[in-house]
Amino acid sequence: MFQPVPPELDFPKYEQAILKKWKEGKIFEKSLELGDADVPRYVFYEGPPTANGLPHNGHVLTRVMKDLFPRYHAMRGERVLRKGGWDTHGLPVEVEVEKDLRIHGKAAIESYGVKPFVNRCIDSVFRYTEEWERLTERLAFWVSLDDAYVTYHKSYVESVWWALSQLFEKGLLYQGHKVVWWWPQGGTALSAAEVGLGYKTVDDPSVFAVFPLVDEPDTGLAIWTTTPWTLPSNSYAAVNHKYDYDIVVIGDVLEGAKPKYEAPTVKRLIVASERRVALEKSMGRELRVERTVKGQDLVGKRYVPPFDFYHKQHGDLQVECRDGSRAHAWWRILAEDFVTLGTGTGIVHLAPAFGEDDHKAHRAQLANYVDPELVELLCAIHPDGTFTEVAGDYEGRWVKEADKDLIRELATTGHLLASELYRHEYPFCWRADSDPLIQIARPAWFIRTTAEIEGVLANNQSVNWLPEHIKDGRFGDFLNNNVDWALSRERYWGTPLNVWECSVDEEHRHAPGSVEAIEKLNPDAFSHWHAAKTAQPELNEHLMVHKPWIDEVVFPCPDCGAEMRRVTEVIDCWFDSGCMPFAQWGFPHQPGSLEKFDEAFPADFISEAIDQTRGWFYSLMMVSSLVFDSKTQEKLGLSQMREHPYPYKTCIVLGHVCDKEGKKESKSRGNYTPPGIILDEVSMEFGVLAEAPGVEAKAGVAWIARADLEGMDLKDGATVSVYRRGESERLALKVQAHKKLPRRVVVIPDSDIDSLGAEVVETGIDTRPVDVPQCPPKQRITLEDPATPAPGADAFRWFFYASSPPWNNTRHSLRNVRLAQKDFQVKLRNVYSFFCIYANIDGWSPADESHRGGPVEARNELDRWLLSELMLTTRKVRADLDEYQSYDAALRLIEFAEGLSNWYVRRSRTRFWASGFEQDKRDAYATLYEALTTICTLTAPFLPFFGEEMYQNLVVGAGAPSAKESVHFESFPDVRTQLIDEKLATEMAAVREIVSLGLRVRTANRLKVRQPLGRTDIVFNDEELMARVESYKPLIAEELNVHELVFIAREHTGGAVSFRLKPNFRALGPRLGKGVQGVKKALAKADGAALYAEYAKSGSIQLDVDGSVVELSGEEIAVAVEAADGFAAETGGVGVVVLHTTLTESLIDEGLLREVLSRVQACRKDMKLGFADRIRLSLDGSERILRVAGAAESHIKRECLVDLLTVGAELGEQQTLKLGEESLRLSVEAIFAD
RNA sequence: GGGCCAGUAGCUCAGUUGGUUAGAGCGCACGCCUGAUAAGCGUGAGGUCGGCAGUUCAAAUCUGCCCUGGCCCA
Repeated sequence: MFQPVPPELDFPKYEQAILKKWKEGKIFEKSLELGDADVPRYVFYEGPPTANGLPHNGHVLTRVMKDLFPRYHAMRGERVLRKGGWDTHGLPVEVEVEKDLRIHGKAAIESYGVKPFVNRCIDSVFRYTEEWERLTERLAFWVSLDDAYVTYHKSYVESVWWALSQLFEKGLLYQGHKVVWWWPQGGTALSAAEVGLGYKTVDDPSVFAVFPLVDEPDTGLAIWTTTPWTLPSNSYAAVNHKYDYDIVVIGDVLEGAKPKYEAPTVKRLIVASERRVALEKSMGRELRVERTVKGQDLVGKRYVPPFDFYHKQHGDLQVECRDGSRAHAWWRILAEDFVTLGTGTGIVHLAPAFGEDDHKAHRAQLANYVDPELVELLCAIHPDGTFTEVAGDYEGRWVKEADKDLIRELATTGHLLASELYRHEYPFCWRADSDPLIQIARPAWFIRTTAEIEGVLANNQSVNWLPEHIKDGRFGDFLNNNVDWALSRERYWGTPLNVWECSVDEEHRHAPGSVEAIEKLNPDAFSHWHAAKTAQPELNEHLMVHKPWIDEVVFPCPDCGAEMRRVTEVIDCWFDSGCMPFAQWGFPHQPGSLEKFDEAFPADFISEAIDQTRGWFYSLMMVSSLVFDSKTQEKLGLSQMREHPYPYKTCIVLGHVCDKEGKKESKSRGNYTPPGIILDEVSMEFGVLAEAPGVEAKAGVAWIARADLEGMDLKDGATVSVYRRGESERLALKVQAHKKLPRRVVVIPDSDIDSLGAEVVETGIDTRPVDVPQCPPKQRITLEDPATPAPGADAFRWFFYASSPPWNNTRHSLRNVRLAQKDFQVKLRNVYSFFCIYANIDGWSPADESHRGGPVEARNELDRWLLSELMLTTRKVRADLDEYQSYDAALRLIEFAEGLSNWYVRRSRTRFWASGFEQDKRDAYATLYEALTTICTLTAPFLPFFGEEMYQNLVVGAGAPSAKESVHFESFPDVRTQLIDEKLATEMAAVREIVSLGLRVRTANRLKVRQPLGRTDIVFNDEELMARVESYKPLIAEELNVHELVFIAREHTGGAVSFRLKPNFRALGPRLGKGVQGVKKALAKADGAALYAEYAKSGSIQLDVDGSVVELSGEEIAVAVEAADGFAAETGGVGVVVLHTTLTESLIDEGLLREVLSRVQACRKDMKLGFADRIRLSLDGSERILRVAGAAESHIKRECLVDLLTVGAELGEQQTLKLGEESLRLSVEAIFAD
């Protein structure tokens, strides 16, 4: 016996039961041990998530994709590595702790104390671990969390150190400057994300100034800036070599203009031709073009900066270049691509200390010099935002405040062309929003990635990127524009940079790769740590290698013996994650780590969202490329040399999860649905309101925003269960959308608020969606859909596999998830349920020898067709999964489920309810059973729960001899090519088309399928196909409910069809070119029948096209038959289906009988009788009914499981029905077995 | 502002090296079926292929510009 499939669709419930079973049976753990030690490895790397934020739908997508392929490969018999991992370092952790402590800024952290601060960081890292683990388990993402790597662990940190010391030894680690967004008052740099939070629209001074040329003091460069305070630190001017520049003479004041300033001391200006008019307008003076030059011609010219603080000292400094020439260090014109014509003058003032582009240009100059050290970075500003002593009178003044005076000085020295206010977006500190941020160059450590970029480019080329455009698009572009990796961060919580500097000569540097290496230099290096740990045993052991404890580690300089101290910085946490291929094993320090690394490098497969392109995808590739060059590989003693690609072979780049409007889900916008609404129950939390502007509470009604209503996939007026989390009181209210309500608030009557023990939310109508979970518990209530269970984890997974390719952005909503589920899982489940019902009725068992199906070649067409489709599906799904094309695989599975349900089961039903146990019935069971068991294995990597459920019932529970403990221990179905019959597939497709055409004719002519017809003609386009479909005649006749079916080749047709000849453009186009249009017209005008006759006779036709004769061969034309007017007929690709619609009296009788049977069956259904229950039936009615029913008594008894039939007498409760002209009275009584 | 991706029916997506009536599923409408039944099936209506130019005998497909959304970077 099979377990009957429950009628209600409560997938979360079934999935929980399976989760329990897996846990009890240790199924996941066992799956890791499957296969012998020498089977092929399949390596998956887990991109570590951070557990100090809550998981969202985007994480569901990643987990789901990461799970599919390892499952597939495990079922292919490979040993799959699925080690979990957690990313634990970095600014976000610090920010969270700052929030908790209600402090902000480095000064505040220092005064709070770095030790307790870092202690809190390490505690906060796993704040939401429980939620993450729950989600991971709930989605059936099989990953080993027990031995997950953790980036702050000592062994991990030491691996990172090892990598850095390798880079240090190779000369790839160096100190330089990096331009950052800086908060001067707070003394800290801000991350890009923080900067993005603080943009405000402000009016800044916008200044046009002039830089006179050295060689032509009468001529000056017109430049433009919105940060006058950077002018004292000016180092270069930049033009774009492609643009035209005008040399203009400063003329008279323009009519109506009133220039604020005197004309400058220079007579001529240089300005980009396209910006001349704008400058003219700003200056209010005529600028007459004297001549025009290319930007390229200006490059190299020297100028005098407007402030001479640096110039008076260094004005003539020259340096030696690598090519042997000499160059002036500063104040000359460069060519830079970032110079644009959107604003300004087309000439940009560069202050490398205060701009990213400026600094990049500066570094490019330095790279030309023999001794770059000779050229310092000009910076007249302290990190606190005040001028240094270099700036003379300005010393000590705050930059923004000094702007006015600087402008005034420019005016008095004749350097000012114009000044005005400029409105733009400018970033401010997001915590102290009156403090503007400035860009400033800070000392920083870099990895010289540019030195090895060629190798990385080659590595990239060999990666299998999905989608492919990432390779030469986003990722390739990023690599092509590679700049050195700014590694260091002036923060607290991160892997400490393992560079120690000598206190006597800071050129003496050392980068030890482990604690052991440090202790070799100084056995007592960590004694302070051990003392601290003894005094405070609860200190996390891993803090040993973290700030501030690590800062106290000193050792003697190997070069001179003086004391060495560590630099203060920590490193970019992206470098941590980039080290995971080896750091996850603690390689090379941990015992056994070499073997483990050797076995799992590189990864076969990784996958993350597209924003990781410059994140993890980059850091992984860069770190491995730099660390594991062939020399190093040799030294390490790996079992074999790794060629590109490494550290990953295939990378699926995922799109983002958006709402159903295609907008990115965001918590603040409130268009965010927590995963629970899909996985567990359809419910949402709301802030409580008793009224809102324009919204009055109404008894029995809960008003919410339409977006929320749709978010829960509810219709207006649906009943919802309303309650407070954790309280038992529940109300049933009708939910209604209200236009005037924002998301995540609900308006209910006061009385309901009282009975729930709730209260109105403090923040009222302004409550933001993101605030609701933080509101006091009494101020929020939950609305739950009590009628419809959530779709569950399999549905969520399937949605991501089947709704679009994973690299597309996904439009996610409960409704869309349900639709996708209905399309496949529910359809499949119905078939599965159908099978269980009848197999149980018949007692069919896969373990019973006598129930076996016959040889496949002896089974009927439907069986052979289904098994062939099954194998074609298996073949396609395997090929797709091998190529990581999950979406294509899902589409093929859907197609199979469709054919299985819509065609195979529908056409085979009578075979299952035939009496007895003939071979045909055994074949039907065997075929359907085989299809279901194969499909459940095929589906298992996609729908691990449902696959398991079917498997447990159909295979394990039924005692099938080869049953495994779990479907996930099965091997992925093989393609049995002998079952594939492509011809059969074409034939069946033709049959299905013919049936479809026939039904279309019936619909068009209002002929119910229940009414039998006498005859149907089918005119075939293809005579060969006609012959092959001959054997399906009974099937077609039954499906169309006609007595006689006549197949006709198109040559022998009568008047019901006409012929149409069309050009085959693909063949004709190349031969005739323009002529094809003429042929098209001529063919359309010509007499189809005559042309066809000619074609049928000679295989080609002569066509008169505008007076000349064109010969068209058979390949150059396509012939089709079409239904002629006036016939009940429809046309399709196979040909034409013609129905003979005349109804004879006996046909009408037959139709009536089927009506009667139908009504009786409807009665059985109304009475909720079981499929095998017997009944007592009496029929009465008009004369014709009595005659028809009387003549078919035994037929009725058999079809409707009637034990006692009375025609023409009344019995018990009866109902009267109208059947067209006729009337029918019937009564049905169940007969219960004693 | 720059780069990349996407834009095809109400929704989700297909659409081969350009080939002439642009497809599928869902939803919707109408109908069918009634031994899978809070299921199943059929038919139909829905499209200026984001817009505008261009190349071509022929453009959803190739080119250019623009618009919208997403991401990354300024």
